[in-house]
Amino acid sequence: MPELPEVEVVRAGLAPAVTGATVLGVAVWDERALTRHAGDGSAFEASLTGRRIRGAVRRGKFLWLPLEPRDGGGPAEQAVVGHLGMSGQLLLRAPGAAPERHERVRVDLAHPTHGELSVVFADQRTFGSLAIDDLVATPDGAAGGFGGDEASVPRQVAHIARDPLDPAFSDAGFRRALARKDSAVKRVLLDQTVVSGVGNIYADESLWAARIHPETPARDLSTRAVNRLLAEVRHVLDKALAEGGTSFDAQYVNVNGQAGYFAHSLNAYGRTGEPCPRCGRPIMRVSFTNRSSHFCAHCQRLPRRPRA
DNA sequence: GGAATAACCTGGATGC
DNA sequence: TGCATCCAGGTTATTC
Repeated sequence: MPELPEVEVVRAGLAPAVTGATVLGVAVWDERALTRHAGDGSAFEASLTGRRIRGAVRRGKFLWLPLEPRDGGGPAEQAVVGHLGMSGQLLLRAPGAAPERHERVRVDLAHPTHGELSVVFADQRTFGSLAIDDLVATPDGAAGGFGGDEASVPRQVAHIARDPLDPAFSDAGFRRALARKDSAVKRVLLDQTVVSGVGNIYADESLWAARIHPETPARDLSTRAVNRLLAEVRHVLDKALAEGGTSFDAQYVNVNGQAGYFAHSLNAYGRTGEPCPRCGRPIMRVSFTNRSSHFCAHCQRLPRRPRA
């Protein structure tokens, strides 16, 4: 499932292909891919055709392509915002390439050095989406996301927290947020308004590495435990990024359609019943808010709460 | 206002 | 073989 490393692999693949390119044409095959767009498919096509793309930027699991203003000068005012959802793919294809299975949108580009190419948005489960959105200034004045210099983010991404790999991410702010939450720490890790980019897979992996039970109330964690957790989140995300992301099936691929290798490095997620790589006891799987948590009940003990 | 839950969606796996 | 059911999970709207 596309989490931060997978989205970053896609962003890094798109950036050299789309930066400086001009949109020749847009084809929307399925308007369900535009659920975050204010208008219909025709409006999306009209708004994007003829525009020049300035780059590819990412915050957490959102990525966007800032668009040059129609008059050509000044900071970008709009961007194409993308979210891959559960099964979205952004693929680079030659002009006129055969339609992909589950293709929803195709954008034809002319690049000054690479020539013509197409960006295909394919999505099996249609949880992903594309939209054209206004850019708004970041409250802290720092760059909006990874891969761009401009201090702006799409309006629909403004409520999303920075991710742990962002230089402007506030460790102190993260500690304060956890100290205020009585929810399970895993739920807080998945809350994109607290910390972005972490999904079910990397939440389970980070908690396993930090030896923290996923249902530990966030506010019960010591400062040392929170720091350890944050360090493990960063380590897991960095390692997954280096290995090209996690692919269990054809759901996640890079812009060239290739799978990542991090699934081979997982210690807890998807390893129900297998021995914990640390202690040898079986990895447990429990139901957790309509999904699953994987952890080692021996290494990740649920601390007793002090009596009130 | 914070926290929890349902709904959205498709296709593979499983059971009968 | 065919059909029904379950499961995967990111985000958001709704409910408590």
